[in-house]
Amino acid sequence: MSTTLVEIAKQAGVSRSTVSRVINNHPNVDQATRARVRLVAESLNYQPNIAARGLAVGRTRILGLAIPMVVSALFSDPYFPILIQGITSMCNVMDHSVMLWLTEPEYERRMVRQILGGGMIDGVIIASALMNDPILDALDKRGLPFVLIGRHIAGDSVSYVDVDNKNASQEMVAYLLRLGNRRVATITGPRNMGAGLDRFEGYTAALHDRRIPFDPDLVVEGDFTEEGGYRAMQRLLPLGPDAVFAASDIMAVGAMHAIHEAGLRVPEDMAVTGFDDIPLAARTNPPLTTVRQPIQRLGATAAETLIDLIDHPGTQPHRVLLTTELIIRASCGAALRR
Amino acid sequence: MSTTLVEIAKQAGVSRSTVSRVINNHPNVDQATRARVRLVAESLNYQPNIAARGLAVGRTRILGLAIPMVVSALFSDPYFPILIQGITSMCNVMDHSVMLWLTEPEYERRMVRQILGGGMIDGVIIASALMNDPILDALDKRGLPFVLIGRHIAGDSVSYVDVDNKNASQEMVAYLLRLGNRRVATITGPRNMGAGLDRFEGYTAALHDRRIPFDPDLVVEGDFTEEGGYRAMQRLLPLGPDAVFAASDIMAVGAMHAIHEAGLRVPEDMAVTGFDDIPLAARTNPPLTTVRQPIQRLGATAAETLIDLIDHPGTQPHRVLLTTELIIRASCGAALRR
DNA sequence: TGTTATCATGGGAGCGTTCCCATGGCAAGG
DNA sequence: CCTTGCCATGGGAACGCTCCCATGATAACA
Repeated sequence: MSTTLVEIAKQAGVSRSTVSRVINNHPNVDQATRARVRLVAESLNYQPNIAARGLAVGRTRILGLAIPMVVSALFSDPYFPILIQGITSMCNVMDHSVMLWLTEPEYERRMVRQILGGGMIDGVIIASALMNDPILDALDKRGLPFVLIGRHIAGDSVSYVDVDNKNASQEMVAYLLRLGNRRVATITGPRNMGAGLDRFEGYTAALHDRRIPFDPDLVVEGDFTEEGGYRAMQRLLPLGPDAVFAASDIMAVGAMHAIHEAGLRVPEDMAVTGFDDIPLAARTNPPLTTVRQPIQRLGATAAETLIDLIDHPGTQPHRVLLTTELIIRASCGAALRR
Repeated sequence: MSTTLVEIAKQAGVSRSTVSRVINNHPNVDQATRARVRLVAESLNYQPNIAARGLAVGRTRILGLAIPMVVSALFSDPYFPILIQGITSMCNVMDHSVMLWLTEPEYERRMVRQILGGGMIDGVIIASALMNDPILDALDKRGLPFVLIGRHIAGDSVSYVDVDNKNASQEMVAYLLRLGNRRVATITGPRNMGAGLDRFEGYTAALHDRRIPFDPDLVVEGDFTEEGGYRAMQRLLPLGPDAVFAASDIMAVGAMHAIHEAGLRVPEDMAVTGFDDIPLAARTNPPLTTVRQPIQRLGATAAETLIDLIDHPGTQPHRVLLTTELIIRASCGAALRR
């Protein structure tokens, strides 16, 4: 099995404590001793036992990452993989590890207990929590540090990392209006998710700015899947919008399918814009105008924030908004105007 | 913080040991005592400390999952999310947890040590290991149970779960040939990955079966990304193939872009087939003929196999091949023949 | 009724760490 | 030369749990 501290100690001719000091870079160890211990540890390929250390010190350097499986978009949208990559990347830098939970409803109870009670993780990142997710209360009561990815309705008391969804959407829709579109429809995300809600609010705000009456028929709720975007667009087509703002690229792709299937052209007959700027967005036909959000940085920042929260307990909740960028491509018809 | 065994013991008026017996469902505990302890534990929301248990019993019920980040396809291909979902799903059923490592080259050394030495995980699933991945030797030497997803060249000594890539590809290409195509090209995966190699071998085997001479010019190596498929197809187009077998759906999508861009039609001018049957495959234009592999079951089986290996140390390596299914859609021109 | 087996329960030891305190050596200062 | 204090080092205790053995009570049997 694994080598232990005592083994190293024996071979280096020192005590357990001294080895521990060397491993943890404590001062007050003789240079020669330090070198000798290092050598032995290296040669035996020593690696401290995380469980034991965790027990002793009450800190495991493991972060939990919980992704609600109700987000069925997990499969079709590269959002989550990129997010995960950002998180693990930062964890590597900060010398932490990641424990992953995809919370299926039927195991939710068990998982919540495990996450909260196991004493295995120092804190947890919750990706795309629903507004009313019961885990949030439990987390709060338990005192376990946590960070949300995506704003929460109880915004002030919890830490979260998000992009400025409302503002970005508002800009996107304002841009569509400036291009001369009159009937701008939207395919929203689920309204019980922060991103879904905020992007929708950006849409209404943009209309309001221009004194354009809000038409509820031009709003269809999607679910962040391509299929959902496709079906939503089918419902919108008979109403004759001249532009549609989809709350995610993958839904925009679905919408474009529906539009093409109806024999219409993008952007000549219908401008389409998305949100996320996933890699695919640059390669659709026509390429998709969208909002770029720094997904990877979002994950990295969440991890960084959580670690900071763990290191400094009792500080104020951290609220971070990352900026987005409008990516103008052909699908919105910007080129046609020239 | 978290409640401990002793706390429960105190409140229930029994000893630490008895509580432990109740929690672990050992026999030889009085019914009444058992009930009383259960009640107290429930009311205090007790959850055993995994680190402590792991220390004591030498088993954490945590599985490691390592995905090499060199697989850049992680971002565009839903393969990994679905795989992960299969793994976590089975872990839920089997009451295990998952620790995730996306192994970036620059942290490889640290990670390998952590995975091997930490004593934190009972075993590890390696997804899409490269043929010569150094971690495999280390794993073997260390004696930590592990399961590969994707066949390894040292096939007999290690456990793996895979689909029968060679056979499936052979069938797919044989089908293309039966449809009357004469110059069938292929876009392979990286040749240092099992899936890349096996699917290519299936291609050559199918040609061989039909006594069709192998033309190395009709083989271009891709990297399992859409971009890679696109570029590979651009290189193939001047050679005038009448069909192309891409080793993944996402590369097939890229290839179709290149074909359309060149003003050719699928399947009239060029038959295209993929591999994986990702959700997108049914919704491309035209819908993609492909090989369905049970990605989720692949992950679930890997987890199940690993847990079995952990439970019964010293048994033979497990080698599992899951079956695939040919999904005939429009992109191969099957309909044209009627 | 005496002997033995069975069962419910308690307490010690140990898993591999870290932290704290004790110890002894040695240099600095008076 | 003696005191003070720093520094390198060692060992005990604790983290929360499981396992093993001991104990006493009760049941089973002769």
